[in-house]
Amino acid sequence: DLRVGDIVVVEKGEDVIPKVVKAVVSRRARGSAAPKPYKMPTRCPECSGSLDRSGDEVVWRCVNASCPAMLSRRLLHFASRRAMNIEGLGESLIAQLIEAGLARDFADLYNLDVGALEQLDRVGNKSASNLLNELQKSKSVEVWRLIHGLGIRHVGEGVAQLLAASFNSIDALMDSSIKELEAVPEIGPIVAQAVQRFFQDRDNRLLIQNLKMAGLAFTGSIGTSTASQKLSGLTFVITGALSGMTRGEAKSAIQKLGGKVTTSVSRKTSFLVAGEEPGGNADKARECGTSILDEEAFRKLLGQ
DNA sequence: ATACAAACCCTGAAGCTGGT
DNA sequence: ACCAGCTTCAGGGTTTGTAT
Repeated sequence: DLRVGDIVVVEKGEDVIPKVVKAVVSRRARGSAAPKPYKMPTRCPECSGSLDRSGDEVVWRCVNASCPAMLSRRLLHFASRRAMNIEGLGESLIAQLIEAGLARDFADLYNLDVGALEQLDRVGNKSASNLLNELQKSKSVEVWRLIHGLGIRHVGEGVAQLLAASFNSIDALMDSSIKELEAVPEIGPIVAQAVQRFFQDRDNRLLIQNLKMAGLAFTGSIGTSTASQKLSGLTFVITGALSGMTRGEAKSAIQKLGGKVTTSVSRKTSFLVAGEEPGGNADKARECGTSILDEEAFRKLLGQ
């Protein structure tokens, strides 16, 4: 039986049974009486594939490689701003591309053309050419974005950057041993195993091959910039909205100067950069005695 | 007007590290 | 070997911006 708090997901996110889980979540949000238990499915309702639960996790995953629900979430993640940064490729467009058989994996995206795109709902000439332009741009993004976009378990933005910085090429990463992976700081046995498993899979290796053929550059390392490293050793957390820049821009500005950016305040945090309407991190910062910078002070620190 | 996508915050789960 | 503290990952909800 599925109860409140139980989560049923496929790779990188989406619920295998979105409707049921959403119902559970909204009941919890409304704080209403005890929800009635739902029957736990034994097959993925989207594709009837097998479900897998590893270890003690209350998390089930569809293990069917061609499950459309999984494919949809993987494509969405691949295109997202923090991965390949393909603007304009969202949920509904992806659903249509899968439906039309135009996107069976990441590499297929690079074979799209204006004609095919214009056949889709709510896609005109403008959005079609915008998207093609974005896809073209994404061919030369930094390697870590691709590593992140692949959707390997436990490999998000941060770990992808570590991996890109530690291995010279995607080929070196693909052929790395568990030992080599664990030698990277902050990577332990579980993450190392997830990475190795992914790259040992035949289909995944083929996918990388296809992406290379589609014209992805796989170059541009994380950027050991020649700029000064004056923030080296300092840890920042950004909260609230900044007026002159997005949080992403603020983050990369800090990283360029050798600083580290994390998401929650602890005693190890050097500075909290607080914009408009800061969240709970601001309270935590006062508690921990962390120095708080407003946007103006932050810009001064950056030397802007 | 409507549909879709982006940006943002918050939060829970789980992995990693270092101290005991 | 175990635990505490810290960090990352990733989902949910809301608000804002843009194309049809």
